[in-house]
Amino acid sequence: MTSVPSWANVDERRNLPPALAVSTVILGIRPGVEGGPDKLCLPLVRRIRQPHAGMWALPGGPVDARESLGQAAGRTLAGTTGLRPNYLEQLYTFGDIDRSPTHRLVTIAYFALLHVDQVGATVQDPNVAWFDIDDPAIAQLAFDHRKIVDYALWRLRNKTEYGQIAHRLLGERFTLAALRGVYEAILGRRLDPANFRRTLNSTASIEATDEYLAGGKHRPPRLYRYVGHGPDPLEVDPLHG
Amino acid sequence: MTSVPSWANVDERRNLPPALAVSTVILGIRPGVEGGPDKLCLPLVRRIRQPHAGMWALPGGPVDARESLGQAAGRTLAGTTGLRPNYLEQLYTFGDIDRSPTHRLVTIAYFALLHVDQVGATVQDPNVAWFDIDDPAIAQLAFDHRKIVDYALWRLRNKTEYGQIAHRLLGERFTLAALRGVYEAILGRRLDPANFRRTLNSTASIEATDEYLAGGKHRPPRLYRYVGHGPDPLEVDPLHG
DNA sequence: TAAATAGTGTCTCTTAGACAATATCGT
DNA sequence: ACGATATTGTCTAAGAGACACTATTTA
Repeated sequence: MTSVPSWANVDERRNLPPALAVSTVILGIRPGVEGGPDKLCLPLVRRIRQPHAGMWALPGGPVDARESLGQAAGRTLAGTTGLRPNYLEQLYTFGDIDRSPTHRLVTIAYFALLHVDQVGATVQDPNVAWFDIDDPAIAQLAFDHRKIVDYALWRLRNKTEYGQIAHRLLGERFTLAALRGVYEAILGRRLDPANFRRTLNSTASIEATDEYLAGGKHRPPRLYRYVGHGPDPLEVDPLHG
Repeated sequence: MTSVPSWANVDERRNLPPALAVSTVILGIRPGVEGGPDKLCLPLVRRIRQPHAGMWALPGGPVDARESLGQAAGRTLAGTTGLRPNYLEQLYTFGDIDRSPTHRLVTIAYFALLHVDQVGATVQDPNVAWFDIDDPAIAQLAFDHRKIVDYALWRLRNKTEYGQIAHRLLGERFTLAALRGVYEAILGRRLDPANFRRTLNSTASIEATDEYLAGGKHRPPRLYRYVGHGPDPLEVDPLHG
């Protein structure tokens, strides 16, 4: 290795075909402390190579010739973080010429959601860490990854009205209060418990169970379950259709 | 050239990195005949090379190393059809392993809208033609392009509620009846003229002008103009942001 | 029984849609 | 005047949100 890496030669770089990679924004929900609101959070990996060595970045990697794009996203995020999301959706493809200082890089961004019980359960590695979505430490990320994160959040907020998203951040069974907490974390504002309940009851994709959650300090809430519809075409892959 | 092309060798193919291309679904509106409803239509190009030679396909081509993805979409659609859309938006990236029978092909699909006066005005070329969206002749297209068209239509239908789309299919000034025709063509159903008018008047992105459209057989309708908001983040590129 | 959350009832306001009625052009 | 479309008015039903109220548990 020389002190001037070969990729610094712009002329050479321009003759290479674009490299193809995937990156994934993995979002989970973290219960609020002391009655505070729940928080959206995500795992990031620290880059150990140039460019942007030392900076936090989205998990990802190159697309192998024998795997689909969604498989590449799932493989690379599992390889770096050890996580197994239950939801994966293609977000957008970023291909501006100068988004990497070293080479022409086209990145297909994905968007994953994790159940609460997986949040924080990443591999033991100092180069993998969780951040709250509003943590100032991640105001800057490698490449244009901050833009990708912001776009994922925008998509998440604009999709909640369709339902089908918030419960992917919870487990199989959940209380309406927990579900409301998820919506509040996503939308960033308080929701009226009464109206929230009525709205979801009319949704028909949420179903009451016979069970109640005991152990709280107060009246035990009923547990609900999600019964899904089909997803929107192409919006969900490859775990679904 | 041999009778067995080199790309038929699967082992060889698997060692190649994915090829990167763009394809664009270009949609326009065609006035209905005899008082019938307006129709959505699109230009297609006939493939002159393998694979799928002779089949109709979306305009597109490979991504050059020195252009952005949106620029590649604009360049390739202009090169094949001669059209200049006023709206271009990234749709989705298709990368299934077997979507091309000959090689691993990753295609970033774009979605463009044309003003009415450009509909039908393509280059003189027997390998370029316009089709109504419900024309049975395009039930089958090359590659997975039919799936891409269907996805573009789905996006268009689910976006009309945001406004800002239908008038990109018309010119600068338009009557409310023309705009209603566009919505009816997209949604595939009749809309009440009175309610449509009221809804748009409250939208504030549609503004009445002082002009009226003369020359009709009946009472001349007022002309309106679109006054845009900012687009949603990343949903619009590269002509905008 | 007090505190806290679960859950219900009711009211208002906005909006989508059905549909009647009026306005204004060309012929 | 007539036909056709433009434009306005009115009514109803459904949904979102504010908010008072009741229910049921633990401490």
